[in-house]
Amino acid sequence: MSDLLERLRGRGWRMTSQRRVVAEVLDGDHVHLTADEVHARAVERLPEISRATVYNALGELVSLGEVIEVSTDGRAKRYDPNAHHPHQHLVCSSCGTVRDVHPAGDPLADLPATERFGFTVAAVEVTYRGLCPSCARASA
Amino acid sequence: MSDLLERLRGRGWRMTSQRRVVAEVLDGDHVHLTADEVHARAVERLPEISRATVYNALGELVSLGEVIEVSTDGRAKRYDPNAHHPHQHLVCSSCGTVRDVHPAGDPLADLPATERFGFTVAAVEVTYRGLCPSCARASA
DNA sequence: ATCCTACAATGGACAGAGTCCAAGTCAAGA
DNA sequence: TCTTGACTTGGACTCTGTCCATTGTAGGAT
Repeated sequence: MSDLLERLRGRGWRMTSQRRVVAEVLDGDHVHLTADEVHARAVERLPEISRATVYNALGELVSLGEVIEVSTDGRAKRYDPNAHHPHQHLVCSSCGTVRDVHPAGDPLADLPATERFGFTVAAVEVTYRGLCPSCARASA
Repeated sequence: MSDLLERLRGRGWRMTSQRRVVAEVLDGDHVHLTADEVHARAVERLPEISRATVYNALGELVSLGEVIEVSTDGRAKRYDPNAHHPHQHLVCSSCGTVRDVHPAGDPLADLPATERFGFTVAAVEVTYRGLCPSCARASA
């Protein structure tokens, strides 16, 4: 799915070596990295890339709708490159691993107008929490 | 609903003036305060209470299951004293206000076993996002 | 191919939220 | 009242993330 770079360029995103590396890191293993993890992987390819640049690039990708920001806990935000396929998240309460999941049903439809208090409801996020297999084994 | 203090004492929670004040702040207006907001209100009643003590007390109340920790965004966690009535949250994307809501349906049941990847799923959080009436008016 | 310039990268200082710890204080049982 | 283990304090520290002045460069214009 490496037309990400094409899409970005087509949208007038000025392509620099730093931005390319950040986009490639996200486009790689389909995991949910924190900003510092993205930075660490970017540094492997472009040793002098700065933290600020990674934060900037991530913020832009989020604004462009190419990446979703996920705050699963009070700790670091994670970046989910799977923005074009609606999905929810399953988070390990112990190690913080995140997996994409596809529940049945439409939670938006489950919120009746009487429970909306005049809000303009735009989106819904569902986060399932539990223990991943390896943490469950470790705590047994 | 001020049997909160009774419940805590009955569970062997050593009652100090600081803990009492924190519990009373949460037991007051039924809003979703950040730790620093709790601290600010606690200081009004007990001027020398420290931030660390408020954090400790909040953490203990969460462990005891009396209060729920809500991380709605990457900012400060909020503390929800309505732990004994299952509910979900409706968050204003602009000002961060949180309201409790009660959607129909059971999202836990919507996650088929094939989408659980061996996790022991224990809980589900649903966060509706949108604009509250006053922010919607301001941005119009 | 070279020049220009607006946009991007840098890195260090700064800020917000939260944790840690050694020393002092106190609730509550004996 | 005494004792003691649990609690509180406040300041230093960590972790995430943001800001900004300076330096560098992508990519259109010539």
